[in-house]
Amino acid sequence: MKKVGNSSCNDGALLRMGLNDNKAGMQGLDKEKINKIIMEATKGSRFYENELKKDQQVNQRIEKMMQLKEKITTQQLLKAQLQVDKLVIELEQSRNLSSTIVHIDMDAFYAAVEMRDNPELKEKPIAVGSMSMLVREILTEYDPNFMPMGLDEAYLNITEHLEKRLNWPEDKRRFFFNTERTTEKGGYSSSPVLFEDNTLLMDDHPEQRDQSVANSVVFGTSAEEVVKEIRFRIEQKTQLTASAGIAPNTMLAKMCSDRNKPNGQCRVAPERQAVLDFLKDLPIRKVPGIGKVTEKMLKALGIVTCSELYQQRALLSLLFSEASWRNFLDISLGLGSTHLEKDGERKSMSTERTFSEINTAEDQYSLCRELCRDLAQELQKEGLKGKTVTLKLKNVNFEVKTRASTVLSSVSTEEEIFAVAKDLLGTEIDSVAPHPLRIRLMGVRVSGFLSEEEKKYQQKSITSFLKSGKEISFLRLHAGKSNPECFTKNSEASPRGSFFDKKRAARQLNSENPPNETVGKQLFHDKKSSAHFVEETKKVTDLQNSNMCKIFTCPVCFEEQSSNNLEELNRHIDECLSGSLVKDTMEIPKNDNSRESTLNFLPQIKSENVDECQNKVDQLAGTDQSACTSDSCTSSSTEKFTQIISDKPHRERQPSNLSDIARNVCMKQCLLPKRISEDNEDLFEKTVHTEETSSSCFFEAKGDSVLVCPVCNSEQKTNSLVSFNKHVDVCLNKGLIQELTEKKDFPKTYNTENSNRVGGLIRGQQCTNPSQGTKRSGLTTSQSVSKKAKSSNSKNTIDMFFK
DNA sequence: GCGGATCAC
DNA sequence: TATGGTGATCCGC
Repeated sequence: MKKVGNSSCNDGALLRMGLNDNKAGMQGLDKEKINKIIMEATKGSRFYENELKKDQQVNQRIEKMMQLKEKITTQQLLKAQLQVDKLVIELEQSRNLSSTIVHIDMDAFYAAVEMRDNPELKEKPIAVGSMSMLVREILTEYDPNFMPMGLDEAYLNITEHLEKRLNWPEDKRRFFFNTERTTEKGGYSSSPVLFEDNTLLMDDHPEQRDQSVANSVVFGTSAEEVVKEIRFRIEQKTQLTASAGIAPNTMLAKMCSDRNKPNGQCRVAPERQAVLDFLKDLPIRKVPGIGKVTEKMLKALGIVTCSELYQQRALLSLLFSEASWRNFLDISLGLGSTHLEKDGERKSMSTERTFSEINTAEDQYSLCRELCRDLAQELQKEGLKGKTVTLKLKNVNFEVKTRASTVLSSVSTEEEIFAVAKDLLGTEIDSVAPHPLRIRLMGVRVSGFLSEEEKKYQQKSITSFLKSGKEISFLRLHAGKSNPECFTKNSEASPRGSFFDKKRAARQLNSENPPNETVGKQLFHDKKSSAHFVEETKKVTDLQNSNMCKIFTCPVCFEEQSSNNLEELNRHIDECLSGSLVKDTMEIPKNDNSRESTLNFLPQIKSENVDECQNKVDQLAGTDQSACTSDSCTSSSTEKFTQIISDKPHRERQPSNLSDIARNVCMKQCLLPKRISEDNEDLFEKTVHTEETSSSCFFEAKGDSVLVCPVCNSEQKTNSLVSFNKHVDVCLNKGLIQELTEKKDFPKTYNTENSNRVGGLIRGQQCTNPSQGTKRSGLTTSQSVSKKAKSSNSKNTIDMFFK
């Protein structure tokens, strides 16, 4: 009785694997083939091992349950019996047999569609679609509120239809065979048997087929007839057969539709005894909601059929949770929903993808962003914003992990979702460091949607304003863990790279691993920086984001400064600025305060400009300032920002209208407008081109409007800060090139140099992970990954073939 | 609220 | 044979 743990299962697995090895060895294949086979076997076993593991977990649950069962006394059981039976009486009293529920189930839907869609049949005019299409076209006539369940199933409540139908004349219940299809297109001559009782019409009067009446069928008024009619019409419409169940509630209807599959129907009469008879020997596994695990657990208790479920009701009430045993009781009594509840509001939305192993943080972050992008798109289609972001990961051993984070303000855009997801991902990457995180699936989910009521209170935020067409990237403060901004970015906005971007990218090539870093970490860094570098040189990025790490990176020497001491940081930066590296190539604009010059070089907004900028943006966005509430999150992160980049004495900050965005990222991040790309030029001009210039305009525009490039020292004949910035960037790039070439071969083109340096690393990467060979372009969407998975599948197929 | 797990389709 | 993607729910913590 107690022998639940199943060791023979494990033996079986080992046997299987051993056999594979034997096979491989005996065929004397060359090394490559053997390796492939081993790979396959390992892959298979990983999955299988995980299945075994899960199975063992279930066994443990069963073990626990059985131990609990052993402790149950007769007394307890009797008491439970009394209580449960009291409930049974109540349930019986509330039993409702007055509804007629129909469950329609398309037979072998996918296979059938595929068959039907094969080239040979392709020319046929067939309306294929989901149940919701048959909604519209057929099912609504029987129940305007019918409930589609996926593509191939639907519930209908035909109670009302039956009443009306009683008075219908025959003509209203007459339906015609679709002869058009068979005659006009010629191909579809052999009409399949539609249902059991149509032989009379089909066989006895073939000569009258073309006459309309003979070419039709009249259905009766009973529930069975209605369902036959529905199935008839579905088949005429789609050429696909359907099975159906008729019963007083949804659960019974569903189980019933399964009984005469395929192309059949079945009814449970609306009588208590009929219901109980139907259930008597029905395996519990047939019950919707009882899956593999529950089946196994109940089987351990000797419960296989629904009547046994009823017999053991007292015991079950002691072993399972209230919700569970109550459900069991409903099942065993044949009780279920007698009306079709309208689909409630969606509770979550997610997207996930399976792929061949991805083990570099770089790829993982960019995949994560891609998922966020896809998800954001879908969310916005439905106008949904959620407060909880969940990251799902499945490692190469098929172990699934979910990590969730709930933020104070709801998220819906790619940036907002990614801001949360990337942290979750970063934590997971860090948690296995120095080993790489080896995953085969990643998913992102958003849940905790705002109710309609809550949506009303959503103030029009800078986010929505910007999202309406003018996307600006923002600076972020985030914890000093793996920094996704170092290698992922919003690839759609592709602005040009600034000096700092490129400088950082270049620096990363040589950087940053202390000698004691492990091999794994080293690998990771190399990859991230190499790939990053490639992208950096091509597009403008949001890399400045990463300047806001708690681990502060000096924008001049690009060394990480872990100190939070502002004085120290600024001193360091000043030293750098006055040092050799920069002073040779550029003139530092001097203000009355050297600190100010430091700030001017940061690709960030000066703290005192934040509100100014923000106000202007808000004004443009028509933001209701009064609706803006002070938010501790906002102000605290803003304070951090202030402390890091400015030595201004801390002042009490007015609650600014950063509110929405800042709340979105909650305490972890602070979002501020960053350097604005050309794409946003007009916005830029409107919002920041003022006498109090933001440092997002790289260098200050002087009052006299004469712009002098601090690099080449020449006057620039432009009033546009954007144009000016372009020029400065170009100048700075020259400096970078010089540095990269170690001041040799200055004329050497940037790209050439670049590709030389990156090439080796990329090759190294490909060596490590061949599947990563083709890089996604920024615009590539899910398909690319799907393709990846597919190609690996086809590889497997080929391997199988060679086996 | 989080994370693992189960289930359906 | 190996094992997808999306959404919901439950349970224990």
